[in-house]
Amino acid sequence: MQNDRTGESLLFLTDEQLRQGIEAMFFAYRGFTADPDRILEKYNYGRAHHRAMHFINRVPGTNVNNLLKILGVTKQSLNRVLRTLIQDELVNLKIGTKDRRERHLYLTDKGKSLEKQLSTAQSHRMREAYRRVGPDAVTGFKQVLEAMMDPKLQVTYKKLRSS
Amino acid sequence: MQNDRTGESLLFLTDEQLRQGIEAMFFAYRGFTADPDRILEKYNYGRAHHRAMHFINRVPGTNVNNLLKILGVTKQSLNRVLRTLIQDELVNLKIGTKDRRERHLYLTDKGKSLEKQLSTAQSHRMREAYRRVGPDAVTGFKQVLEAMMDPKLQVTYKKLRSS
DNA sequence: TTGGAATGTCAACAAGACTGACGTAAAATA
DNA sequence: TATTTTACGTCAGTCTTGTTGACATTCCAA
Repeated sequence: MQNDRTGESLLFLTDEQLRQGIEAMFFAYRGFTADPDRILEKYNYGRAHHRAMHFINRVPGTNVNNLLKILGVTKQSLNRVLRTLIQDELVNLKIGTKDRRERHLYLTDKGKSLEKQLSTAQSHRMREAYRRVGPDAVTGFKQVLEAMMDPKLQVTYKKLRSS
Repeated sequence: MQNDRTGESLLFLTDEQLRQGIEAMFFAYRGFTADPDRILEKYNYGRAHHRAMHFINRVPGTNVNNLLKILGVTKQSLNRVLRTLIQDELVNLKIGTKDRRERHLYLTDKGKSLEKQLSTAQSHRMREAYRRVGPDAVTGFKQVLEAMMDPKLQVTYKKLRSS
């Protein structure tokens, strides 16, 4: 049994298979971002704004540090994005009640509306892909992606799932 | 049968499922690029250099226009990258014999060596992920990714596979 | 022989990442 | 209470990688 498993793996993990996976990731990621990108352009925002809004929506009331860990960028980089989102009234800041150093982030109604627009566009492509390939393939898809993450991000990912 | 399929889909394609997919793509892509990025940094190259080298290795002798289509950037952007790769003797230019306007691109031995280093690092993570989840999951993984691509890139992807 | 295609290059610009340094307020701790 | 640490913001400067626009060269093909 163990031997069968190993043999099977050796057979199926060819360089060609791996290279295909690499290229599939590359091309698919382009598709993954294409639809939101088109919408963002109209509002003069970029992917960075989208990512921030996505996770503020996902974890309402998150503080800045937590968001930084999720996004994996520097505070200077995030700050530039947050500043415009707050100016444009897509994001709201609330000073923490327990710890008043903390800023808690929320989407405003306007922010929720744009986030919805973006996630709808992005989900639409994913929904179509899921529909075409069926539930089993989707399970495999998520399993591989999860296994490819850095361990810390895998934890972050799982936490988001259970929230 | 058709109804079962539909019901199944409606049940499993929840917003939560879709959002998980989006986040999985985001986090996994970070892992996907992390290892090559670390190597590239040592040589003062970026992801753009890696991508160019990957596809020149994959399609030896490709002309610039073809590479542009695959990479989806402007010629000015690609040119900047190619210039440094040629200067550093990682890539070779050969003027086309049939059409002398065309430049055909090849990796030098030095280029092949770096490309190997990068793809080994990137493949290693993917191999581990594949091994952990098994062949069926990998099949699903690729099916979903392929279904997420823009139609034109899907064609490009398939062409690369059969080359 | 001339139009258009393939390619290269110059200049200017923008997004989005980075580092480093510094400031302020508030909480934690010695 | 005094000091240190934490959370956050900001200024300044740099880098990569993308963009547009303009222009030159080469050379195939009608």
